[in-house]
Amino acid sequence: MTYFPSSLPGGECPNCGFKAWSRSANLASCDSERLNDRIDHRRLVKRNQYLNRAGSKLSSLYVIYSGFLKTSITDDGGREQITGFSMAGELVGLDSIGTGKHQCDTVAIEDSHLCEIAYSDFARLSCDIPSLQHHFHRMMGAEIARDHGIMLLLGAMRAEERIAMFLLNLSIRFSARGYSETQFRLPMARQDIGSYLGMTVETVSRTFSQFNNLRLIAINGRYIEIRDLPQLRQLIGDRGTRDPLPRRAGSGAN
Amino acid sequence: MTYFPSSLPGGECPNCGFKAWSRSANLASCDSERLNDRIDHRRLVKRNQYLNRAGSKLSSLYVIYSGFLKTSITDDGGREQITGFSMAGELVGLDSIGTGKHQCDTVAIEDSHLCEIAYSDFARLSCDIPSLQHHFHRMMGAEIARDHGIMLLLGAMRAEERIAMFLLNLSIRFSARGYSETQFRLPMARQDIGSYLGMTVETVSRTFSQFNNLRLIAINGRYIEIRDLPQLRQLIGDRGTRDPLPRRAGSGAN
DNA sequence: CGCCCGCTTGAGCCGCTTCAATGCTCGTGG
DNA sequence: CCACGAGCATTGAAGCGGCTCAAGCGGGCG
Repeated sequence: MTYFPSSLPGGECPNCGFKAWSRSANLASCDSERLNDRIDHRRLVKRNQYLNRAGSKLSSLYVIYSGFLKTSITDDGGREQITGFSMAGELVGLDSIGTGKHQCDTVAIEDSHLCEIAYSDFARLSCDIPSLQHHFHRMMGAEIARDHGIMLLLGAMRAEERIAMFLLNLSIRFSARGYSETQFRLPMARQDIGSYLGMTVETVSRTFSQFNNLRLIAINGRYIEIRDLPQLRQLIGDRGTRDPLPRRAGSGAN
Repeated sequence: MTYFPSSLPGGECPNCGFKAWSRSANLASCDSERLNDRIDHRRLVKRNQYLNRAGSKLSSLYVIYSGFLKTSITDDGGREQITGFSMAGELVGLDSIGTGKHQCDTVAIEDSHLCEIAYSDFARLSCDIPSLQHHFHRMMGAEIARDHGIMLLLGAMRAEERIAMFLLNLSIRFSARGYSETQFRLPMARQDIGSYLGMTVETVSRTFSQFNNLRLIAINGRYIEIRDLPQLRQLIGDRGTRDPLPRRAGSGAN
């Protein structure tokens, strides 16, 4: 598979994140230019570096040009829950719109290039440009819908189903970006996958091994090949064959 | 405790949901009037009646004037996850903004009065009235932040902590509406609580009983009194006393 | 009044966590 | 160039928390 270029050219990126993003918003070209003028195309975040910290003030929105980020919340007791992984083309920072303060930590899990726009500029523009505003609403709505899906996963699925969903979700997103839908690299640590899916590292690892033995996948460290996409899909919600009752809730010990 | 009036007066509600809602948006009174003109103040939904069905087209947004609703998603396999309970003053229908189609079923768990505004009207108005738009964004952002909190609950908390969070959350919301923060009625079935919190009815019931025996609460059917608010708060994230390690992930069997 | 449904409680089991040990990869320095 | 250590991943063994199955109870509604 191919990778994004590791560095950006001088003044402007050839395929700026916001540009691509605003293409899908169907902006008129003059509006697209106005948006483009306000964007800083060169923000670089290195691996393990924080983009946003929980509690800090919302200042900018970002579209990822290349790389991978994780977003997490931590409660008073120190428990961490990863709420999502973001990849190229995706918008980061929406959780802070409500309060004006970031609710989440956002950290790069690989060196990442971002396109940045000041939230104040964005808000002003979106007042002027209805289709931009509409697209923005779509993004917010999509985030809500996505979160609901994860709530279903966390509240009602067993370990194998969670892993299957996780892999299929990545497959779809890679595929949508022109990469292979069956072979890719998992950029995040097992620990992070576990936090995201509400299970321990060990269970993540064991489930991967199990899928590997069943020839559903071939996994080698962070490189993975999905060998039986249909079966993997069937595994979700296919609780009829192995278990006649719809499953609910948690899991084993805690 | 007091209850909302069970019927609405003729043409307009004295304390319309949207009116209260727009008050917190700091609208100019003329703008508030423009909003008010577009609102149907008389929508009634009876217990167990659907307000929205997953897959149906988004047509209106609602602010609850009185009553209680639940919102849930169901996957292909028939698994249901309740994603939230909504009470007076809260906005319903945000999950559909992204796609224009409802992702969730919304059902009244008691007879409820709603104030309705056509989404198209709302969208038009919010273009004209920046503070309305801003408030709308705040609501969307708040929903995202709320969902992240539930993801933390579902992904990283044990049964007792989930129940404690659930009760404290209700306590805060009732309190914010002028009701007692320690005595209230749970309008939803145990089953629904279980679905929302990612656990079975039995575990919900057992945890209530356990809290009851510990004198943390006094529970009788759907009537509950919180007898030790501070202790209940401590129970969350106070995993240091009884368990030296930060807990992660699922739970018992599945 | 009687039925149905929602809630509670008990007993046993299972899946996931916990604890522990080993292997692997990569970056660092001798 | 290789030795070494740190962090990540895998695997095994044992325990426990919440699920499953089952039975009993109470209250609301027809």
